[in-house]
Amino acid sequence: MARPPDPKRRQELLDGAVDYVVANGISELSLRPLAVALGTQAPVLLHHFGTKERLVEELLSQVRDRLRALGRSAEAGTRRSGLGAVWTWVSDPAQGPLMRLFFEAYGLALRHPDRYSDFLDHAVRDWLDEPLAAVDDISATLAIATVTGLLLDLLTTGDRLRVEAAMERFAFLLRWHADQTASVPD
Amino acid sequence: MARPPDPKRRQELLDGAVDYVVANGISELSLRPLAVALGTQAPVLLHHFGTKERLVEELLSQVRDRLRALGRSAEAGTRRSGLGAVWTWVSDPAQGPLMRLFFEAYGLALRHPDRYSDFLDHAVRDWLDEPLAAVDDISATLAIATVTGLLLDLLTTGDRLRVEAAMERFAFLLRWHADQTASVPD
DNA sequence: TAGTTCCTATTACAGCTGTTATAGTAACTG
DNA sequence: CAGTTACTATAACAGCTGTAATAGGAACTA
Repeated sequence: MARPPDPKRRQELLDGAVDYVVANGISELSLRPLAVALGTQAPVLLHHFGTKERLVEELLSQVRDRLRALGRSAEAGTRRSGLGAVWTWVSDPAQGPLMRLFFEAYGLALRHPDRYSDFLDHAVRDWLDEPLAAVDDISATLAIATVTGLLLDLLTTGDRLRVEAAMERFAFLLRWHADQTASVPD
Repeated sequence: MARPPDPKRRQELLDGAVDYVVANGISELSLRPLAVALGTQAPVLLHHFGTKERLVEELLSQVRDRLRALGRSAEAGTRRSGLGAVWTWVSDPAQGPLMRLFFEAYGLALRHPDRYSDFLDHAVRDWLDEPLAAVDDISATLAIATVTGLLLDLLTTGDRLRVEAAMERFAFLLRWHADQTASVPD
């Protein structure tokens, strides 16, 4: 036989595409401008990824990986509680484009659940299982929702003072609740 | 002069377009299919609304009106607290398409703040000012975020049991906090 | 009734979309 | 070296996009 496939090239294109999508969004993604930004042509992308839909799938999967990786590194880098650590990196202005992409994809996925089923399956679960795993599922659910909602508010209004005050109040309430249930077992 | 403009026709088209967008989404809206669904042609829509961009603007404004109207009617129809009332109608499966559209538009607006500035300006404010106006801005911010986040979770996972348990826990925490600050004035 | 304006319908345009076909070149294997 | 395969590049396709131009008919005013 002959020339084996070069996995590096594919990954290179994929990484570049993720960067492009983080910067330019995914709802209006078009192959030709993407290809130009990557220094190639649209047919090359199709040769490597088969179809646009499959490329988008892979992109979202990569985005998911980036989010989880960031979550883990932030968790390890700080001494704060899970909630505080998550909020710190999630609300970091540097992560703005990535979080915006997250919500953009979220909106699309809710509209086309069949197309983005993979994204929907993990959008909540990834947080429930790892960085925000609280004592129980209920508190974890509440924590995820609050972080998500406050982040949405922050990205929308930019009113960091008000949003972070709400975040601190929530952390306070949650801590009180944990103490309460701990001191009265059963 | 001659034949005066007929405002009914325009409103008729606009209402129909809102229904269409609630059902089919707005991120991939196209004039021709929309026109067919309304029993007209694309140029007619452009004649009435000038350009697609302006039509979309008006659509989102109408969506905003529908959300606020629903909020008010639900508030009046139940005897529950602001938080509980809002959650009741917002999580009603019948409002699913409308809420999905809300999040879809939210994602687009975050990506193109210039295009959807009007939507962004009111997305949080509408809730802060009216249906969820709590004792203070901080609690209101927290309540909005939690409702938003839990709704997102519900639409994503469909796990009503877990989500509503979290909602009740949040209401409990908030009530306790209100009592606490009331009994210790200053 | 004459004149003017609104509304609708048809046709057409240039530009973009994802995708396919074709061909050429480079890199590896036996 | 010969043969096969991976990758790239060019051109072209049918279909869709928002929008403009044009013309016909309907409804109102003076």
